[in-house]
Amino acid sequence: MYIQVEDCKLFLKYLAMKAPRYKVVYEFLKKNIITGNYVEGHLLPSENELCAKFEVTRPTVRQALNALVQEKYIYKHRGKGSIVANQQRTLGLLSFKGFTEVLSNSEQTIETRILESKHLQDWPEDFFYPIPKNLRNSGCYFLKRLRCVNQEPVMLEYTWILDINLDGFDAISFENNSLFGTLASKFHVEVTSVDQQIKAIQADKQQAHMLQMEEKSALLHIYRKYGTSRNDFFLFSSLLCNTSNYAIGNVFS
Amino acid sequence: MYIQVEDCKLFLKYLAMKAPRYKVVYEFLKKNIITGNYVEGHLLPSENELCAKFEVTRPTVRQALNALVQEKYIYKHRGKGSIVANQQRTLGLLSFKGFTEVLSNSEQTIETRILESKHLQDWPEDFFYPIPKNLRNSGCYFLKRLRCVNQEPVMLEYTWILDINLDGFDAISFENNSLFGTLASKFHVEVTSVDQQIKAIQADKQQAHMLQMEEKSALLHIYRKYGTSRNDFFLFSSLLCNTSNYAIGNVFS
DNA sequence: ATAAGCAACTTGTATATACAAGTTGAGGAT
DNA sequence: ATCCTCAACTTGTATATACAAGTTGCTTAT
Repeated sequence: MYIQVEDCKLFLKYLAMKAPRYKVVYEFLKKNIITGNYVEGHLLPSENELCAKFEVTRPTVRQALNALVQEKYIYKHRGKGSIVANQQRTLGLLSFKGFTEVLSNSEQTIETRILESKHLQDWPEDFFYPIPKNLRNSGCYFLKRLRCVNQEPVMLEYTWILDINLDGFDAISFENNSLFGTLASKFHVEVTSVDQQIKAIQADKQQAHMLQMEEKSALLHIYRKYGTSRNDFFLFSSLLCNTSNYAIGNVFS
Repeated sequence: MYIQVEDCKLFLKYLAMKAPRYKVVYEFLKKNIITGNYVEGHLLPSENELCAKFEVTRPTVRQALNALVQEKYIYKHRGKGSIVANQQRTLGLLSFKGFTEVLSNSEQTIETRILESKHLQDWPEDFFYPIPKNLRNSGCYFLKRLRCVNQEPVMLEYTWILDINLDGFDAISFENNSLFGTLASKFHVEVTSVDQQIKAIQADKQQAHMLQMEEKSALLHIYRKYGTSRNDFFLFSSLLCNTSNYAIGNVFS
């Protein structure tokens, strides 16, 4: 029932980066859950064992574990320990992580097709989120992608990125990289929040064609405003999901 | 910008109940956010101020604040403070709270119509969530409700409650009370988690009729398993939402 | 008038210690 | 063989202290 801790390479990697210690522990544990080293339903090492292993105090370990609890990787049981939760086999898009990051953890074959490369344009007239006048003048970058799981188109994604003249932003294409990941690594901008609304709509002719379903089929429409670590920088997205074979789901506790 | 702390009655109430101190702080702050004493977009008292006010240490205050952050009542900004988040004008059902509790905070007129009163039955054969054999024999209570906002039917809700012979459970009707609230107050059972999946489906004849929409219109179908403070007690629900006028939404950060 | 520096404040991270409540398994009694 | 007790373990709650990083407003220099 007790699983041996393996592979400290990630541990050392993050130490070198001077990450907060609780994040080192968190990433290590998360990685081992995702790779299957920690088996669903089984106990993680106890808090005290992790303290000894990572040479940190218990509140630090607890902060790491609480982050895993929040993301539903584990649940805790007083007196027993921390147990690896069952992993969901869904797109899990109710969290604010971008599509690439969520699915990079899954065993499914994913593909992103760029339907319209990032280009500068005006804000749409009837935009789903009110754009203040002062931001409207800046224009926005627009990006249109089709997301496929196991060669099946499951999501049409429209993305609007406020244009705030980030150095070098014009030259980034996002063809091979995650939008959120690129913002973080190249521009040091983290996506920190999402405000989202969900509706069920009927697929119009174009949407049905792109998602290979019948016209007027039911689509999940998720529209989002992402906040970032910069107060002057927002992104918006409109996601149209074919949920015939892939539900959208998560766990709250 | 700085809001005065008011009304310590709730504070004293929970102290009398010997609740964990962080929960006292949490409930106090939450209540004041919900009632509007702490205004959206404005700062809460700082952590140190709250420490002085409640005579607790900072980690205790932080635990309360972190719970509020998790539930999106506030967000935190290093150097600035804790800010009351914008409250959503939607059904907000992506959290695990029951319908009654969510909407009790809103200005809209809500109504629940009981379509089928709670009654004991067998588990459905094709249930959306696998019911283990040993639980199957217990049977379940079934409840069917129609939720209306401003007289408009917006949600069909089917609820299945595992029958574990809770004393007095038979006699409870839920006609005028929240299911979750009743479980908490009468049976000391808290709903602690939800595992949910969302799809878009086409309304069949019955669903369309109940929700006053055209057959084959797009419906949001949310199906959930609720975990509770008792390891042997679960509830399930299937929600069919007409999102024409009321989106489902929330904020993550 | 504007910019820079800095003190006082804010939240974020971390160590250290202590006690409470729940779990588990071993040992002893029946 | 079964049941009870209890020690050793688990996580939950809390205090106390310290330093780091970001924010804000005031003061001083240009």
